[in-house]
Amino acid sequence: MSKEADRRFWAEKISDEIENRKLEDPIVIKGAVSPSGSPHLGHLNEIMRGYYVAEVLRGRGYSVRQIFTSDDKDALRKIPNILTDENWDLVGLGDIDAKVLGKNLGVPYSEIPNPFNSEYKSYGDHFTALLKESAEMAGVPIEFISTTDMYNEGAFDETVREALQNLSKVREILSKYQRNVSEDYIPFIPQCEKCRRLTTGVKRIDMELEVIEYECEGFADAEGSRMGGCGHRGVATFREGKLSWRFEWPADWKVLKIDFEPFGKDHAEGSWPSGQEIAREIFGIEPPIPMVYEWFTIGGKALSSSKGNIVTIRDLVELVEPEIVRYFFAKNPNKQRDLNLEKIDILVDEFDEFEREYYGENSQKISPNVSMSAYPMVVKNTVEKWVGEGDLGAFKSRRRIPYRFAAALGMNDDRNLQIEIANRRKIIDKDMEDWVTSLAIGRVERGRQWAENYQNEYNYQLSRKVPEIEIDGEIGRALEELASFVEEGHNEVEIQEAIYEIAKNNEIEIGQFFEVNYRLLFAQERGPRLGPLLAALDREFVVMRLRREG
RNA sequence: GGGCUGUUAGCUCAGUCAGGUAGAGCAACGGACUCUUAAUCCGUCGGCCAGGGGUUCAAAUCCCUUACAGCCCGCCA
Repeated sequence: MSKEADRRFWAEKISDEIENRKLEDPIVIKGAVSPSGSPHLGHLNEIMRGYYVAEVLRGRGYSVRQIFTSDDKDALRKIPNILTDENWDLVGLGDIDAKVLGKNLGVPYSEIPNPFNSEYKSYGDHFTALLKESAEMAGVPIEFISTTDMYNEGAFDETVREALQNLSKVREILSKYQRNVSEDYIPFIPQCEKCRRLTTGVKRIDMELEVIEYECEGFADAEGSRMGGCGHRGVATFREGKLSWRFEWPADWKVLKIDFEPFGKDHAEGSWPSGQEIAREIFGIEPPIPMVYEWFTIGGKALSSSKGNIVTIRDLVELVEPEIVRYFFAKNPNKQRDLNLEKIDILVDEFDEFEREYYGENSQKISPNVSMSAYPMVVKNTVEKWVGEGDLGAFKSRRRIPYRFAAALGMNDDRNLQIEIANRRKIIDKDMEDWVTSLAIGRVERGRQWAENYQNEYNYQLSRKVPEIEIDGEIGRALEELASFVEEGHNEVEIQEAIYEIAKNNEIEIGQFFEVNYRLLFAQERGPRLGPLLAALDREFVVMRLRREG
């Protein structure tokens, strides 16, 4: 078999592994994030990576349940500098009631009052809602579960019991993976009934009554400094507190019967190896099939909610179609990728090529097996939206306006004019079905947003007023000739030719003449191809502008 | 100090698992379309596949090693 024929979509390979296990129906795939702050594109890995595997398995006839735990029983351990409000706008601590956060360090996210104007009860619920919106924007149906609810419902009772019954084994296993596991290590963190903090200071465990006696001694913040507790002495049930992370994760696998879970590289060498052993030795289950994904960076630095170094899915869907967001997550998870929104046009080009490859419209095949397998999943929702579920044959007639050209088209917000220009350029046809035009033209607004956000060379905007430029005699005459020519009514080819002709006749360098025109229209030195533009724009406007009359 | 992952053209990436003549897009440069102006088409340039060593008839691919980047081995995800 040739090498090329064997290249496969990573989700297919992982699915093979999952399939090779004896599985009960349904196959359960999990992802998780703690709702600690602004959800960003890195978090979407927890949803998208599992999604592709889920879709592959569904395609093979399995029923798959994809779930996502919002780990909202985790404590707030650090106050983020930058947060995201209910409109996905970034806000600083000054814009919200930051005191609420300071007072609640150490308290589970699900119990911290919501400092935003959103409708949710808690800080945790606010960010869980944004995570849900992220999944929706990506078009992934996924079931959300609150870890707090799981504790409250007693879902973890059995695993807490198993962990506390086997303390010596727990300590033995953990010390293989962590240094300084103390002799009195307890894998359970009680929540102080008085100050509501997850705290240390366990005094006694009563396995008969299934309670933990504690004296609230405080907790460690994100920097590892100890924060004092309130000193309250109390008793916690197995539901009033939580397993420490290294045990909660494998407990999740048991309680939710997880078969597959993707996780970030931060877990790959820490909690995953210990989690496997804990799953087998303490909870008596086989751990899920793992998959490690690399992190994205921005400018080479890790995405960080607390530092505000983030790109959200909302930022991305402003610039590109949802299928391109999905495409991004279909790429090899092993590679660290830098998210450079200034160069998002390259990603779009890459997607367009990926799409052409699926339909056999490209000349050079790169990795056809990958596009054959991944493309239908990438565009699933898009196809459903425009032509009906699964009708990839009909969707083949879609058109994509090259992204940079779409950005240039955004110079005018008149949709009909955009269509007109794209038409003249033969990117779309007048007799195409409406959806084709809508899908294609939809890119213009996004490209426009891109040009505006990054103030790049595609940021053309027709100047409302006549820019102040000195025009000397020859150029003035040339402009007048051009104005008259346009006024007579000519097509784009004729106008384009006339520009050269007029420049020549007036002994002006052609480059200079173009530049003057662009300055008049955009107050910039360069611009889109002039003939088609002048032909497409409102004739009266063009004539007036060339005469510097308005 | 130990471990995991990555490093392929100026840029963005395929290709590495199962070794078989280094690929694409963009950029650049040249040309075509009566036309330096973001469309389209043709062409050119561009790489010791991070460096070194090994295995092999054959290595981007397997092994060892070095460098660089990120992460883990405290807490937390």
